[in-house]
Amino acid sequence: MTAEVKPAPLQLTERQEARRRRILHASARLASRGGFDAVQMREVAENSSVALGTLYRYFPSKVHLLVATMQDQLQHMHEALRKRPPTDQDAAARVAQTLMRAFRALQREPHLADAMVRALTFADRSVSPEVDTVSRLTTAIILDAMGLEGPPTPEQLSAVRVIEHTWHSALITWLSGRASIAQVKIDIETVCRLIDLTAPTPSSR
Amino acid sequence: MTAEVKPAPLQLTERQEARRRRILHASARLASRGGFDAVQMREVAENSSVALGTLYRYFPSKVHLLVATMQDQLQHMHEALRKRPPTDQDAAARVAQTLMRAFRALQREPHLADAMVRALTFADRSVSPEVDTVSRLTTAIILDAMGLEGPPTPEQLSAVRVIEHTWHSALITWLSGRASIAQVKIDIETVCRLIDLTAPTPSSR
DNA sequence: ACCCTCACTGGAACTCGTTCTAGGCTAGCG
DNA sequence: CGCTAGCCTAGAACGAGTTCCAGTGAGGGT
Repeated sequence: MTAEVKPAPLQLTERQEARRRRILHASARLASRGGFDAVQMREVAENSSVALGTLYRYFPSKVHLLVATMQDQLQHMHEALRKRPPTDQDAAARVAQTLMRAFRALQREPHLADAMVRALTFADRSVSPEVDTVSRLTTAIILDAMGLEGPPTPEQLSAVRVIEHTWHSALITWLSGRASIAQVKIDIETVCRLIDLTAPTPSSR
Repeated sequence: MTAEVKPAPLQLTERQEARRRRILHASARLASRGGFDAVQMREVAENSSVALGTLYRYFPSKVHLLVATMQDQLQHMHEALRKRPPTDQDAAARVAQTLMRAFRALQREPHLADAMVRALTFADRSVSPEVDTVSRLTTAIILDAMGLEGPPTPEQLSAVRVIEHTWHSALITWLSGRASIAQVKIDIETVCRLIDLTAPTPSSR
């Protein structure tokens, strides 16, 4: 009945690591073409030279696969952003700048963005751990941009969560054509004001 | 000509209106039981004594159906909220209070909430008009809670959008078990500070 | 060398959203 | 009345995600 799903080998062999990469690559490529719908499990399997069953051993569902794809992409983005950190004086401005930069990166592959974000918000409890990882990555990016010295206060963490919420949701409204880029920009800037509000760093502590 | 999709009869007969109600009712009932997955089109059709094809004539997809269900529920909630408007002195607090009240209402039927919200964020362009309606309803609720006198400024509208983003996204994280209610409350309260921040009201600042 | 385990393969099978078809019913109109 | 348009019904059919199964092969332990 309740099949005890293998907890996925913690240590992958080289061949397995290669398979995993091929799968993620195929997933991203298909997603770039036609978004969520274009990522068809059979096709991902074929394109990565892996049997369908194997694909499901690596990623137990399409949503898992796409969320993992997002993790992958976020890693890259995080590194790219690290290399050219925002320069603005103001923390809020730095965060807004960073997010808009990320936004423009996603704009270049709107279908891929669509697939990943849709998967992310469609994910149910069974994907929580993976979604959480994505969330932590996003948090890390924002905290980096804030460039604060000490550890963030609970207040700041809440502000960061709100910014993340806004970021995801704004992305969705843009992807589904219900908001313009200008509007997204304004909303991002609006929400980033919370940073100044929760951290007038210069004197306290 | 191009795709000849019936634009849905603008004026429904009484029997048709009754059918529509039955469908929405069945949809909500099934959703309350088991969330998104439990809303199966065949079953909705059976439970509302309507042929599958007819169901699809009324709601062209499962997502359309669930978004319409959400419209319906939001209407009710809006009315309920109107009857007992929040009392707090502070606009931000009133909005936070209202949203938490709505939140607790959704808590009572977490599966239903899950189904509706998942549908909402999963919706693609073809559902934009309906999603937009839901968005407008939510906006109306928030603006009501703000209780402002004149028309809202663009700044305020942006703040309201951000609050909506946060609301949806926080709801999702709670539904997928990645955030506690306490956390949602904090985040809602955090984002509501934007209201005071953008308000041209004759108070401080 | 031999065997055993276990991941991988190819493909069938099942579910559920969605579409399509053929026929029946109703309402309005001559 | 009888006719014509639509709307509705029952049910088959199709597509994509997911599961299952029998067989194969390669690495590790003996």
